[in-house]
Amino acid sequence: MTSHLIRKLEQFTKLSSKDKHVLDQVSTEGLRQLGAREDIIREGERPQAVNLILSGWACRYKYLEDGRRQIIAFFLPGDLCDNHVFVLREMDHSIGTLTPVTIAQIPRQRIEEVSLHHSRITQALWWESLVNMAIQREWTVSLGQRDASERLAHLLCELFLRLRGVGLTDGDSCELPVKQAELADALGLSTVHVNRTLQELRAAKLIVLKGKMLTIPNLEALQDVAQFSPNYLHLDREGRHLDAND
Amino acid sequence: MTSHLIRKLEQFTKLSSKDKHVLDQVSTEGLRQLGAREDIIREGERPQAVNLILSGWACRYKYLEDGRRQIIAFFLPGDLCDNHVFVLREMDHSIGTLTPVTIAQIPRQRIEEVSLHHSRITQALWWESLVNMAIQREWTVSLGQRDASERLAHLLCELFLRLRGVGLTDGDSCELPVKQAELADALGLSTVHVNRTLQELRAAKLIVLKGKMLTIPNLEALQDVAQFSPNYLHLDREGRHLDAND
DNA sequence: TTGCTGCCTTAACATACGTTATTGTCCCGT
DNA sequence: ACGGGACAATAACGTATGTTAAGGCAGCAA
Repeated sequence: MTSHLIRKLEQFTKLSSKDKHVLDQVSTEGLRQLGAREDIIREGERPQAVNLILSGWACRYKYLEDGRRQIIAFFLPGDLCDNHVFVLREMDHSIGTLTPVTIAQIPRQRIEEVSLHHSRITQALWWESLVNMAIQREWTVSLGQRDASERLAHLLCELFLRLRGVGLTDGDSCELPVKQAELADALGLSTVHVNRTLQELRAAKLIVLKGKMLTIPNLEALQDVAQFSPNYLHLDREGRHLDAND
Repeated sequence: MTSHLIRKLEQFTKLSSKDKHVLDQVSTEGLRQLGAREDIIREGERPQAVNLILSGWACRYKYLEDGRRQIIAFFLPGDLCDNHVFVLREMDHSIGTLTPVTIAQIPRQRIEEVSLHHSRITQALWWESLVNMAIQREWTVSLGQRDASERLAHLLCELFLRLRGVGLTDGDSCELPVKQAELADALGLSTVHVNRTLQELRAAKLIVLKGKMLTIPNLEALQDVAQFSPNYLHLDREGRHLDAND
């Protein structure tokens, strides 16, 4: 079940079987199960461990005093919530589930141990951190410059590619287990306008969305309307990383 | 002249004189001077070094194909542009100056050397990375949920506090050496609307802005209109960090 | 079956913000 | 002292998106 994390990291670098074993190990300890719409950790609390999502979807979010909410990031299976957070004294935002979720809570000490002895994993975790930062930056670009349909299309492309990276797509389809209200909170739009925009993408045959199942019949076309360029996901593995002994 | 970086890091932890010496050292090598509105590094290029801003303002930005531009982050004196970028093969965005700038280019090897031998610096650099990520998240919140005046007020609060953290404020004033067009690109607004919104804040006596000089007569009041909470800057230094030998 | 309840859909209307355009002001070079 | 260029300030008008409200459909409990 770490397989998602391993699969993700192997987009960046080849891991030795020892590396994989360590990762498997880490993700069987400290298991925690949550239902849908529960908080994993809340703003103001002290971060104790790094949370690894084994299954289900979660999100980072923040409320303003008057109740407006922004979803700041989506967490998918294989995602780590904030490597090294424990440097900070308290959380400045909350993390909550969107669906039922299983996580592995990796204690600080365990992380330090691993990064001391497994430089390839350390390197790969750096890569995953940097990609997450790039995703956050791209959200800034979307919210600042893209209009509703571009923004929605962009998000769907991002999620699809991230899911494909951990083996959770099936051809041109994947699950999208979130409500329109949650999409709205992530996109900085109203639910009404998210609905309108979904209809628009449907009418243009760019997406098929029935229940929780999303199909993107022509990914290139969807990328085009979003001005989506996958470079920021840094999925190009280089030759220089292929020398692990397996 | 590293003093800005040192001063910033000391908001998080006390540094030994040895630590400070190392940081001073690092920031006198690889100096580079740039004029206003020049690029430090461009999207697509391979990152070679970590850039430390010694003086002047810069920004991270990204253009869409059709010419829209989003400023993703501001860099102030004492800021490091992307510790560990060199894990990635190419830049997914550009970094450019807003004013004349002096930077120190710190080669990869130097960073690794320092973080190997000076754990307190390593720790402090982690803190600075995490704060930068928090700032990026807060921009997501602003762009997604805050209206024009809240957004502008929030940005001004952020910049003022960051400048204060590196000793670049004078009472309730600081420099704001950016054009309204640049504020617009950062805030996801048009220049016309930025202008309107500045007038609004001026009329409400929340800011005084003459030339490149910003004064915030009542920081609390400005924070209130922005729903600004400084917790995300993580400026609360803890007792546990006070044990360095100086 | 019935009737909730949660979510999606659609419509009519309101508004914050964008666009285009003009004028004003300061600074700098000659 | 003059003219040009860059930037700031305003005005008139257009539009993307928000708000409020109502109806529809599926799933679930009794």
